Formats: sequence, C-alpha cells, structure tokens
Amino acid sequence: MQLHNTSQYAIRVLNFIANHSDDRLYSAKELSEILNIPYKFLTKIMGILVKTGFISSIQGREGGYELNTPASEIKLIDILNTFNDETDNESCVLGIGICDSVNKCALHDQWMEPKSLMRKMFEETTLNNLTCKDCKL
Amino acid sequence: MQLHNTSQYAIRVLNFIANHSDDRLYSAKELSEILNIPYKFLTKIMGILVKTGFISSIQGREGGYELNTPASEIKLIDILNTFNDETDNESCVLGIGICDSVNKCALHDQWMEPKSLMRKMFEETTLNNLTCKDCKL
DNA sequence: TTCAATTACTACTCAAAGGTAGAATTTAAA
DNA sequence: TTTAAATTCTACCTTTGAGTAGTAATTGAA
Ligand code: SF4
Ligand code: SF4
Repeated sequence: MQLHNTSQYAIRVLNFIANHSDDRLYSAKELSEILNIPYKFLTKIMGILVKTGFISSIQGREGGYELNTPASEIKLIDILNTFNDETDNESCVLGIGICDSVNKCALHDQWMEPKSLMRKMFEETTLNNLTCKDCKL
Repeated sequence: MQLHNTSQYAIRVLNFIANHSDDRLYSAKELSEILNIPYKFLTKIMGILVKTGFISSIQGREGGYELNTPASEIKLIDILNTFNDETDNESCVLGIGICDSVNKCALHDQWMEPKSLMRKMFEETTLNNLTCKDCKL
C-alpha cells in the first residue's frame, strides 16, 4: 500500500522546482544531490516529466530544468497517473473488477471512506498547496 | 497505490473460509474455482497462511482448510503484514524515512488524515466484521 | 491393500519496478 | 574554436512480485 518510488521522486522533484522557480535553473546533478535521488535514475524520470510537459529543459552547459506549467495546475493525481500509480476503481482494494453499490466486494463498506478521502486528496492537491519551507526534501 | 495480489487473494480466501466455517472443509481446488484464483498460486499462499497460523490444514484425501483462529481475532492489518504490505511510517507516502510532527515531508499535512483513516480501518477491521453474504467473492 | 484426492515442497519462469552504464548531443563559457 | 557542463537516448542489469511445473508425502475410501 505505497506509492511507486518513481512517483515519490517525481513529486519531490516537482515540489522542489516549484518552490524555487523564481530563483534559477536547477541541473539534474544538483537535484540529485539535494534530494538524494540516484543521478541516473533521476535523469530518466526528468526525461518523462519533460515529455509530459510538467517541466521544460534547457540543454547544454548551464542548462537545467524549470517548471513549464503553473504550480497551481499540477495536481498530484496527474503525477501519479504519469507513473501508473492508479487510483481508479478497476484496481481497487480487492481488485475484483467492475463494481458498484449493489455489486460490491466484502471490503467495500469499510474501504469507501478512506479511499474517497485519499482520492480527494490526490485530486485536489496541487503543487502550490504543498509549499512548505521547512519540510524535508 | 494498491494492495499486493497476494494480500488481496489472502483476504478473499480467509473471508470465504470464515463465512463457511460451520459448513465443512474446503479444498484448494474448490477455493481456486470459487474465488477464481490460479490453483498453483493459491496453494502457495495457503501454505503461508497455515504457517502463520491463520488456518490449519487437513492433509490427504478429503482434506482441506479450516480457520484456526476465531474470525474476530484476525485483523486485516495482520494479513497485510504477512505479505509485506506495509502500512507503517517507515514506508509512508513520500518514503523519506523517520519523521514526526516537526520533521515532516511536504505532503504530511494533506496525507495524515486519509492515511490514519486507512490505517485505522486495516487495524480495526477483523474477518467477522466483513461478513457480507451477497458480496462478490 | 490399493488408489485417488489431497496438501507440502522445491525449483523454476515471467513481468514489471528500480536502477545503472555509456555514449551522443547540445550549448555557453573560456 | 575548444572544452566542459549539461541534457538525451538506448541498452542493459538487478530485485521483487506474480505465477507455473513437477513431484513427494499424506490419508481416507473403495
Ligand atoms: S471496495 Fe468497492 S469499489 Fe473497491 S473493489 Fe471493493 S466493491 Fe469495488
Ligand atoms: S506524510 Fe508525514 S509521516 Fe508520512 S512520510 Fe510525510 S512526514 Fe513522514
């Protein structure tokens, strides 16, 4: 019951960049050191974040990454979907397939409240709701 | 953000056996067909459930499985822990390691409510809270 | 006693996540 | 113009979850 490492990394990177977007460009090397994420794995993830349009990259010497979309428009759920961290009904708690209020699994009644709260959180939280100056990176 | 298949299967099997414990013994073959779980994978899981003491097995012809612990004493969280579906703080949403109210990650404030509800649910729900006669298996 | 239905055990394959290696490309500073 | 610092691309390796195969051991029924 956990997010994928890639999702966690992506959230942390995007959050950091969003919090320092006025500043300047950050390179993969810096991000890797600041956020303590394996360099080679980070660059792989950055490539995906560029392709999906969350960030844009400046190539070459003195290059780096910067936010390409306003922080207020990047929802956590969008990041999760990018890395196959599904939160939809198809892959719900007992994974039984399509289900509704009449056709439900044994856990349904207990699960719906935590699940909907979780889903609501991922859907409504954007990067700029996350701004937290003293938080761990 | 999902339970492991093994956890899902284990919950469904244990729930079924708990709901039919008065009945009779159920064999792996039957369980596999009723619950639509691959036979060979199921027997592997049953072995683990026997070792951990949730169920006991009757070997040989006419054998099968039966609950070994009262349904009221089998918490979902115990099943999850058996299959490495951690819900503890070490492996929390951003996976940053030890953290408390002063030393927290950027998602902490948003995450704690859904998380604690989820955790409470897994900790307080036992197999006999789950009894649901018309539910999908 | 034989035999078929059953659990238990060991070892393997497959797929996906997590991570690494190396070289190509881009670009600004020296 | 050269060079070093950067992103990008392709391919690989490792680990773990998911699932399969085959066989041994057990035991009640015929
Ligand atoms: S909890 Fe509800 S929505 Fe989720 S699998 Fe069970 S029945 Fe379906
Ligand atoms: S949400 Fe809170 S407990 Fe979980 S990783 Fe973040 S700081 Fe730690």
